[in-house]
Amino acid sequence: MGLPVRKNRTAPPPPTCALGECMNLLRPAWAANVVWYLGAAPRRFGELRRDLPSISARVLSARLRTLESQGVVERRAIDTSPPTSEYLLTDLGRELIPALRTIVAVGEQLKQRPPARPARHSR
Amino acid sequence: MGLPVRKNRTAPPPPTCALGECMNLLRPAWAANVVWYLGAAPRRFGELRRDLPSISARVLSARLRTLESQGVVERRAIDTSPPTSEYLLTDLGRELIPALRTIVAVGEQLKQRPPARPARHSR
DNA sequence: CTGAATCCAGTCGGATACTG
DNA sequence: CAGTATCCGACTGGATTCAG
Repeated sequence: MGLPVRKNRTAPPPPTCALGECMNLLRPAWAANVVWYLGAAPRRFGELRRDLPSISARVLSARLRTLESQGVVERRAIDTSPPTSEYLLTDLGRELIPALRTIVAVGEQLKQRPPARPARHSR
Repeated sequence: MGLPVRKNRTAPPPPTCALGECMNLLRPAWAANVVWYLGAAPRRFGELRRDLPSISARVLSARLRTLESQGVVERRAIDTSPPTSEYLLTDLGRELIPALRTIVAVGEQLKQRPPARPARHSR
């Protein structure tokens, strides 16, 4: 995972900047959406599946585990019958919400823009 | 491009939310970095290549064209000899900078965190 | 319900070579 | 310098199946 790395690099690897660190978390499909929905309220696995109608269980599971391992999401096993679990953002994870809010705002404008022209050069 | 779409969906497609719209722009490799560097100052193609030491010309070119087509980046041909060009953020593109700043802040903390444990469940 | 495992098609992006 | 074209391996993520 992570930014693709050149194999035949003749120069030392670039100083992995902090922007890439965090984008690596948000890049995979649905990752940002999962954080976004967890920002609204703690949620269980099945709830997230309904929030994100077309996500597959495999991917949701993978996202949650990665986000958890990075300290963005916390999982709480609830000892009921049958056993359930819920996920919530950590303090670190909550820091992402304002950023995502801004990104949503840009997204809104993108949706209302004239259809994107191809933008070719020097033809 | 865009979020993967299920083929065998029995329910109507989810309302493509604005978060996904914008993340689609930032998701491809180096895209956020390109915006970030352009936020600091207008830059030429070659300058960006030096800013992002391990990006390939092919990918940089592709990112710039996509960002331009979406109205986030503007290209200005400078009629010198030899002809050069420079890229800069549009007003819309500049809206992303505060968001990226927040993301960088989270990235800083991620770098200083204890090494991510695998996080497997119910073993 | 909450996941994990397997399979596999489609995409992404690096390497390389070439043009104006 | 500022890109574009082609080739191709690696990775992503959907579908499906199975388990606790």
